[in-house]
Amino acid sequence: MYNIRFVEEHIEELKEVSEKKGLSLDFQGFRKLNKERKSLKGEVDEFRREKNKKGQKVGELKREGKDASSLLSELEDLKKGVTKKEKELKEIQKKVNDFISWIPNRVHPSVNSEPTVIKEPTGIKKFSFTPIDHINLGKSLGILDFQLASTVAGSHFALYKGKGAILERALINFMLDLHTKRHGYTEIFPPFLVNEYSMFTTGQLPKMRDDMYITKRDGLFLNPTAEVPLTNILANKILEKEEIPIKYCAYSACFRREAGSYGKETKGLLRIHQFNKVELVNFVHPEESYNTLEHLLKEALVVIELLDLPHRVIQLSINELSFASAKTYDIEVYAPGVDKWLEVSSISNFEDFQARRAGIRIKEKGGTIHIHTLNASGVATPRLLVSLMENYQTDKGEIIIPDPLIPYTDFEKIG
RNA sequence: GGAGAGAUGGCCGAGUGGUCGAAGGCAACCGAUUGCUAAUCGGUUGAGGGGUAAAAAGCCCCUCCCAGGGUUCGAAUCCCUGUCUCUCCGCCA
Repeated sequence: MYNIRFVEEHIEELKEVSEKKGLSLDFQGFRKLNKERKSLKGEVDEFRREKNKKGQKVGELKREGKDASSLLSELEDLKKGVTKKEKELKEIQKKVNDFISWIPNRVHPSVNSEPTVIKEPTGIKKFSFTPIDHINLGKSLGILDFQLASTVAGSHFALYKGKGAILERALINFMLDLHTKRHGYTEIFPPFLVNEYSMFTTGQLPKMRDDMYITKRDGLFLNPTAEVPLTNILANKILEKEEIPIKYCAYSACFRREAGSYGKETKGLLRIHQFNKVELVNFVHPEESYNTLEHLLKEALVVIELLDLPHRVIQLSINELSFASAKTYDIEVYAPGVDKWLEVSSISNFEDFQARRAGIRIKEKGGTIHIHTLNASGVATPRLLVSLMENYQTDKGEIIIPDPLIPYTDFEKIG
């Protein structure tokens, strides 16, 4: 979280970025509040000084066996007069902190006000027939069953069956192997439930609260992405310079309420409450983070390229950037059945925004500095599966398994 | 779930009511010295906030010894609650 002094000194800049990220925060109110805070702080400090001094004197008197009763009554009055102010100060301080917690990360200068195509559409396939969408495909092949999913859980859940379930599992294993064996990641199998603090440090809270599943009894959050547990592994750690970069990857189920998103692109697997994702998180030196961002994009792209799926890369515009991100690329795959570009990976540099909230630092000359964190989906399966099913379908309604996946599925086609 | 032990600065670790923001060690930094990347000696080194100052330095002050309450003129030290770690018992994948 931003330091209050920093906010004070960068009000205009922070206000601008907040607005661009779609948050209208009351910086004017903050100014006023902060002014109050300062004067109140002065008053309270002055009282405490007085109190400390007199309290010490009481000690001295008592040790000498002298009478301290007049001092004691003075102290009592002093205390009475100021408890209210102390309470006020506490309240203001809390308000100030709450306000600051809502200020989003700043944005890298290379981010535009419009989305930018980084990689033009590549590998679009020609069909000699009209491709069917994954919903009908999945139904006729008996590998996807949304009906059953809603019986068990509710709408906008998915249920994979038979070879569909195996294919899903194959994708996850394929990606994990790729990143651990080829890209040098340490694999983590994290808790899927995380505490409120973890959700705060990565920047999901306070903004995205309505989009979270929360367990009633224990107040735990179902993680919306493995980014949350992975990043928090190092929370409040001070690392040696030689320990970074650190590269963690993990599979996790991801849970999102998707509040308010009904109606748009919600068919079939396009937007569901629970999905699978392999996530990559890097912890790097601040000077390295933008090189790492490019590198992460490449690592995520390898998945798509090995599966030979049509795709493109977009650099997000300012207003599309998430709360915590300074710069983000999206990888989108094309799905000919639904005729849509689908986001399967988001690659972001958070700079020191998350590290600041989580207290992740390295030792540098003369003290410690916050490191930079980045993450990339590597990648999310539902839309990947959609693109795979729809691109690898035959005119007979079968699905051919791409070569790299066959060792994982043990079958070459479905249908 | 029950019983007990613990949580102190970058790290280790002392400290059971005042003069403790905290001994000591290590590490780091600065300097000195030694004919060589080591040794020795001296010094410095936590964070946040308020004030003063054009700003920086400096100076003054407040807060922070897991978190939140409480007792007390005064709490790192005593009491309560919570979190986490460790040990034992129970229960259970």
